[in-house]
Amino acid sequence: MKIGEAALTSGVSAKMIRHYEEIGLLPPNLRRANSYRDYGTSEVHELRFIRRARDLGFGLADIGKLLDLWRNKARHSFDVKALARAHAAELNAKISEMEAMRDTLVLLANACNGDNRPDCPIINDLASKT
Amino acid sequence: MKIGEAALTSGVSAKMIRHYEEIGLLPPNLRRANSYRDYGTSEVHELRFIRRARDLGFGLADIGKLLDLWRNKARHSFDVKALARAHAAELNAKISEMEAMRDTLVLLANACNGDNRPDCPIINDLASKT
DNA sequence: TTTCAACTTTAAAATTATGGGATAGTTGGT
DNA sequence: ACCAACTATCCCATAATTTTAAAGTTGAAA
Repeated sequence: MKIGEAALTSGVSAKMIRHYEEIGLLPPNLRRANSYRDYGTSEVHELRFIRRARDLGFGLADIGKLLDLWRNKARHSFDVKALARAHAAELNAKISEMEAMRDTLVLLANACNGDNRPDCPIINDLASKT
Repeated sequence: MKIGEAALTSGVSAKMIRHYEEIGLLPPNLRRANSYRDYGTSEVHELRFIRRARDLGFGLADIGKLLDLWRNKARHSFDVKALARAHAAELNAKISEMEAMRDTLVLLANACNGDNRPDCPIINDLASKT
């Protein structure tokens, strides 16, 4: 199938498929005589793998490692688990950071009248912090 | 004072000060005869304002609006509050998304033996989702 | 058969916010 | 006068994706 159909059935846009190939995440695709890329079920399967990993927030570097582990029948599940745990830890760190931001914002917003007068604790906070 | 001192006392790097000026977040700075930028206490105050807003996760577009509101003595606190609430809502959306990712990852990782055998629920999940 | 819409190709650039480097000019103290 | 430390501008890099543009290909209708 051509790239458009592979994109539709895998959920990875044609742009991204070409991009992943360009950066080496996917092996260079064999071309038909007309220079169009040609995809089969196994390539679509790989694309789905990538999309799922992306949906879980993995960066492309990690996705490359996961693809290698997937292809490697002699892999150790230890290595996969380590990647997943490390990524979960990263997510937790970012979540904590954003929660702190949100909590501060909610506090400030709750203290703000939200009327047509200029006085505002939010602006005061932004203006006063050293 | 010169840009280096303004950077130190405001917590915004010299690179970023120049960048903010270039993209119009800050008004073009008057230059001394030697073409060096010159900053006073009010500029440093503005830089601190920007840094605090950045620490709260506001994007530069929002920071521009907040700066306008700060400068505008006839502002309505309603407008400030709306920006803060909108940003808090964005944070909440991202937090929820990342929590869902993390929870899935933790579930999968807990189900994984993490030994030297290849069998792995994490890989299976990535490979099987449509 | 011509033609036209819908595809594909490559390449380049925008996005967001920041950091890094190169090169050149300026300052200030010794 | 000299030299380290500063400043100036300009370009590049990051991460992942979208956008744009220009050019070639296909398939089917008119």
